[in-house]
Amino acid sequence: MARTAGSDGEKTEAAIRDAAVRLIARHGYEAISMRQLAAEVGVQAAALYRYFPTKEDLLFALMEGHMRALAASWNAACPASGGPEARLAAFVEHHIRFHVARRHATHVSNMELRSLSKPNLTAILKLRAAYEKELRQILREGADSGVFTIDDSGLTAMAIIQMITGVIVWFRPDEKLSVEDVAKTYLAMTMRLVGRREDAHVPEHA
Amino acid sequence: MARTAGSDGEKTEAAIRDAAVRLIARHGYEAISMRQLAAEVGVQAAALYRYFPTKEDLLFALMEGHMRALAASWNAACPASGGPEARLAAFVEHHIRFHVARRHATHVSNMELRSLSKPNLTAILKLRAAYEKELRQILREGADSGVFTIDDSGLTAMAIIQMITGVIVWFRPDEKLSVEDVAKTYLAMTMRLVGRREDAHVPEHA
DNA sequence: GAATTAAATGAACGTATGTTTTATTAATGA
DNA sequence: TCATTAATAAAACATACGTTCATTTAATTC
Repeated sequence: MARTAGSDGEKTEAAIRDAAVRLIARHGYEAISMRQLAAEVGVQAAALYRYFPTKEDLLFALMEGHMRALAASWNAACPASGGPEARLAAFVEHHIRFHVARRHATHVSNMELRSLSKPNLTAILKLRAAYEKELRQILREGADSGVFTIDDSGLTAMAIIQMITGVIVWFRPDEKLSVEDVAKTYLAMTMRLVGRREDAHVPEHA
Repeated sequence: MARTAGSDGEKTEAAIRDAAVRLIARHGYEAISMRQLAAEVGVQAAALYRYFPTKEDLLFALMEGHMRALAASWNAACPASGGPEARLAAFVEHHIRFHVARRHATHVSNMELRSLSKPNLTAILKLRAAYEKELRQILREGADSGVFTIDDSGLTAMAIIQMITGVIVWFRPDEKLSVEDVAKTYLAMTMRLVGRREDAHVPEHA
């Protein structure tokens, strides 16, 4: 046998990406084989190499796609106007919604960094740093205008990101607890964490 | 060749555990081979099987050791007297100090759970759950006595643990920032996060 | 100093891995 | 209808894997 009836390159590539994200999230990148992945897609292992030159290129493609989608999604959701408080709220809610909806891809992007070659790793870390910078700037603006009380904006940004990303470790949406519920609670915790003062509309210093 | 001069079972086992934690933390459990590990220890692969029946048994031994050490250490550090605020402070500071000091073992215990068989996984999760329960109880007591303002103690416990464990991802002690500095800052954030009120010495309800 | 036990070696086993090559079939456009 | 190209299968390659086995040497005991 060779080419199968109804086969389509675009669909096959999408199916490979889908299956890869699912399998890698569950078993880990090193633990899965190209044959396993191919079987999940319903194809022979050799067929994968028409779409991704190597196993690592596949992993990198998944991570890069995830990070770019995150940046684009936040770019679309980020409020054009509004103070640091509104922007922080938007950031937290968007982050949780986005990552809960894509927890498999998030797991892959967070846990499999060590399987990347140095140039690929650098590229992903650059995308990640750009995203984290968004939060850091929001925090700094809030601290400067006196709305937030923050010791160190870099350290606080890391703490918040760890906290809100951690949602995907334990949370599964059901009838009792929706993503919105969780996002609301985490937003409240975040606001307390940054010492938000509702009455501070005027900068205190300079 | 066979038994080497000066060889000692206890020392070899300790060396295996050490090297395994380091290698697995860096490259991942699935990524390292028994031959690689043996080479790091300075021994042949077959020698490892005198101490651990299988590769997975080795992983499990590392994780179990780490979790038991954590429980024992917290047990020793936990203040016998004092209110929820003092206990929460002790928990956060101990947690950060312990995990920063053992970040390799922590990485292994947090990232390689999926490589455990179901019974082994269950055992580790049980140990982990017991530890997390400690924090949950502190939070509940604080909420009941009105010292803390908390929506959901379970959810808040997860958020705090994710946040304070996340320290090991970015933090490396140096002259500019010590573990004590970081622990202090994270404690302040935690206290704000749980809405600690310094003036609440009397329960508000009941 | 002989017997025993503990610690490690070196070779081998069967299997699985990522990847390449070659051949074959389905869809596409003239 | 017929060439062309896209998509896949099938088999093979070299290597690496976890693990076992028989053996050998060092330390310990009597």
